[in-house]
Amino acid sequence: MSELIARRAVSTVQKEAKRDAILIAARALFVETGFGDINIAEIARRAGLAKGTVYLYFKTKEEIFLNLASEELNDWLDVLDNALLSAETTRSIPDFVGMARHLLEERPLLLRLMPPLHLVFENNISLDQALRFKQLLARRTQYTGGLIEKGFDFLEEGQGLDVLLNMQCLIVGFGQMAEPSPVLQEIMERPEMAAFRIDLLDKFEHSLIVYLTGLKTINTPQE
Amino acid sequence: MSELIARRAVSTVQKEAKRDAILIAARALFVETGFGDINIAEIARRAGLAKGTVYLYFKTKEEIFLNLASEELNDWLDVLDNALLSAETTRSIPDFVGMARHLLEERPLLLRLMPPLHLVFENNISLDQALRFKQLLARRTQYTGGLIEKGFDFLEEGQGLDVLLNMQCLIVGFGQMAEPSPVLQEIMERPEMAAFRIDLLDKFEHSLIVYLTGLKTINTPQE
Amino acid sequence: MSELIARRAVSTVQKEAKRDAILIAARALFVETGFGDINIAEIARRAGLAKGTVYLYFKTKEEIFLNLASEELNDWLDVLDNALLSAETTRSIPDFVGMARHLLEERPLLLRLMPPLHLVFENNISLDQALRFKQLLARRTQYTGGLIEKGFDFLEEGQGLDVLLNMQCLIVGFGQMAEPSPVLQEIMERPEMAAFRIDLLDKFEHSLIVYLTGLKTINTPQE
Amino acid sequence: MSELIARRAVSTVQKEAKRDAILIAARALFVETGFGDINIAEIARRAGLAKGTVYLYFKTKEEIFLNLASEELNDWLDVLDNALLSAETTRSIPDFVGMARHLLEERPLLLRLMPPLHLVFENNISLDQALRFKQLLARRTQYTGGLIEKGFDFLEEGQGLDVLLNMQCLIVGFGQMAEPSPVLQEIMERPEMAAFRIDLLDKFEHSLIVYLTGLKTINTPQE
DNA sequence: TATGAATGAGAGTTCATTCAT
DNA sequence: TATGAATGAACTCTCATTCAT
Repeated sequence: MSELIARRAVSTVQKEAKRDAILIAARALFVETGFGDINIAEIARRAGLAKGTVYLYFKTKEEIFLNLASEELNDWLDVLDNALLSAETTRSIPDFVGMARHLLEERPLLLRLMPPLHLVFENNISLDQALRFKQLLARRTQYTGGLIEKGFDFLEEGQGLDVLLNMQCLIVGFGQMAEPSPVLQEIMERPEMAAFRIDLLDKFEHSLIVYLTGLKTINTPQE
Repeated sequence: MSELIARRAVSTVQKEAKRDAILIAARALFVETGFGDINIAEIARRAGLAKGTVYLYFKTKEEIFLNLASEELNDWLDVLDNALLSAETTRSIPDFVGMARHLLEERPLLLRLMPPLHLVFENNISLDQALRFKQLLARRTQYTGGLIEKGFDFLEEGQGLDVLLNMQCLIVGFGQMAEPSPVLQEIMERPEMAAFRIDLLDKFEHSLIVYLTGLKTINTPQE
Repeated sequence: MSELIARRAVSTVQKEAKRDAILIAARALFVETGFGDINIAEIARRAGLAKGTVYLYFKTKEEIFLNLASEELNDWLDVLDNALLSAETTRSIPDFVGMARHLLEERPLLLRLMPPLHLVFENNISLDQALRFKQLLARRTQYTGGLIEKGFDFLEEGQGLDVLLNMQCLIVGFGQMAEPSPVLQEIMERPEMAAFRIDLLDKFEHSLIVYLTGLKTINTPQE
Repeated sequence: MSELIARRAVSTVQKEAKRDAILIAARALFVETGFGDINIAEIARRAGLAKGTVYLYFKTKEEIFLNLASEELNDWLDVLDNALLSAETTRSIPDFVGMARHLLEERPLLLRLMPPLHLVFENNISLDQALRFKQLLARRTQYTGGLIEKGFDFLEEGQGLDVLLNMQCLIVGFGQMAEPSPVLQEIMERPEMAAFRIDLLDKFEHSLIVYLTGLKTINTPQE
């Protein structure tokens, strides 16, 4: 009989199951609180494993969240690629941005995992994991950047990638401002802070439209 | 005449001097390593003080670095304001961006303190400190945003602030990508990663030009 | 114009006033909480003095409370002496014990200061203070013991002092059991603990009667 | 055969052994110095463990010593119970007191642990530990009190427990007077202090005899 | 593989006491 | 004398990580 999670993961399938259980537990905890408030013991408990077992699958706490972020990023790039591929003709800027916004809107976890990605998760990980993550991401980013480039006739060589990196920058940069720490939360409620209360998706949408419009203007020769 | 740091800081001036001594020690350590590798005991040793003394001036490690970042930010806004005020006429986009780039170029510490500012330093600080920091920053940002707005005739109401926030977003977002962790450093040296080696200032300059150009295009009615 | 407490205590009178202010502050705080929860800064604040000033009058925190206990003890011995002296004839055991109980009942602070006296306050004090305290107490105890001895015709040489020491033992021993720590307080409320809820004064009264009766029995020859 | 303490205490037995190792270390240190001079780091070092490991077994320093005192108390009550049970007939007061004295004489540590028990050890412990300790002690005290009651025909209902509590009071009360702090030690050597040099066991024995004699007298109706 | 006991570093904190002013 | 800044030694507590079993 197949059981949900085997006590000893002999086969690759069983190993994957445990690995997933850890990621699922970490994800659930991250949704509830944040990286800093999560400890490995809790992840292990949630995953139905011992603390030490977690370390058989992930070398550090950061690696767990790097993988989580990686999953989310890949998933996002998947749907982004599909959307870009399915569009037969050249897109309009608002269409593209609206689509990108929509895909992010559906992935609140990605939005929360991106800001700490470089600053926190990419510290304290093994070379192995770092390499795997970075190379995969590089390949995908390059590919998706290419698709974006094809989607807009005003984009020049390499600018598709620029656009994608800019999108990441917006998510990371405005994401941090949009999610204040507990102490700041109440400060941000004050009326004088109204102008600094940032809605990440609005900012993302607006800034991306402006950025793409700027690129179009610069690249389009005026006679 | 300035005097050496008093053994006992009795006057307000002397207390400020001691406070500064702590910040200077923290700054020096931050230049050498990074936030994560620094502990309060080490800062105290550097500043020639006991750990408990540091605690009289700052409640947490984060508060120290928040104040450091605040100093750098204020200093940057100072020179930015001056530059904006001294320009008699409307600026060109490249002039403004070049100036902004130059002012950042002179402040490498600011560039390293900005990315962790919201994510790290703003956690674990007292409400008091958070309030002081945020309110000052809000006021200054609003003011500087106003100056930017006046500098460009194509900017509409409130867009000066948008520009400034966008600048911050670029510093934070690209700053994180530009400064890889030790493990990633060698990975980023590989040839296949060339496209992802980010020079913060180049990115900042280019993106800001594009963004401002976009704003100008959008705001300028075509007859 | 005479002021309440002079800023600089030049005369002996002024010094005494400051000393008293410290003791009064310590007493008030002790009534509210307990030795462990009191810190010198708080005593100083209450007394309207700086922390360092407190140390001009008392070498350690324990010395303050030793003096407080000493005051209370001396006061108690004063009234005890008076009561013993005013009784013209030999007392009955219940009369004496009732009187002693009554005098304690009026001095709740003494009852709370006695248990920690030897264990806590007599540590960490200067030889000077220790000597002064012990010698005074020895003299007084010897004297009061003598008065007790005269009050009961069945007491033999030296047994008046024994009785007095026994009274102290009862206050200290049962006093500790009668005043449980915060954690224990709720435990002691449980029904199964009823037999162990100690009323110090009842215990004192009963045990002292039994003890004196025992002495009388032993000392009285049966023909 | 008994085995050495395991590097890793996996079984319950091994855990008990490690727990004991900590208590043994604490006991040794207590014999050498006193509660105040002992810190958890030192106990850990003595037990050959890391500080954190001690923390796995005991939450606070007070808990360690509460358990030490509990062990000693239980051990004493064990032998007391046995002695009371083995006596076929009603005891004489001097026999009982002599026996009790003897059992205390063999337990110098108990005599030193009792005075700070309520005042010091019962602070800063978890509710859990407090409950366990108090309930066990209550049960045992009630039981031993009952045995004492049966041992003397003159004791009335509930007075066995009174006797036992009185014994504890004597140990605590005179114990504190018998063990002066270092500063007081030399003071107590002075000739004028001779009358106040207390030998705990002598005091215990004498007072207990007097107390029991008193109870007997009071309870025995004179025709 | 899996476990969870053990580690150990360090953060935060408190506070009695000292001492420069 | 009076002040309160500075000290520095603890202590509690947490937790990622290691490693014996």
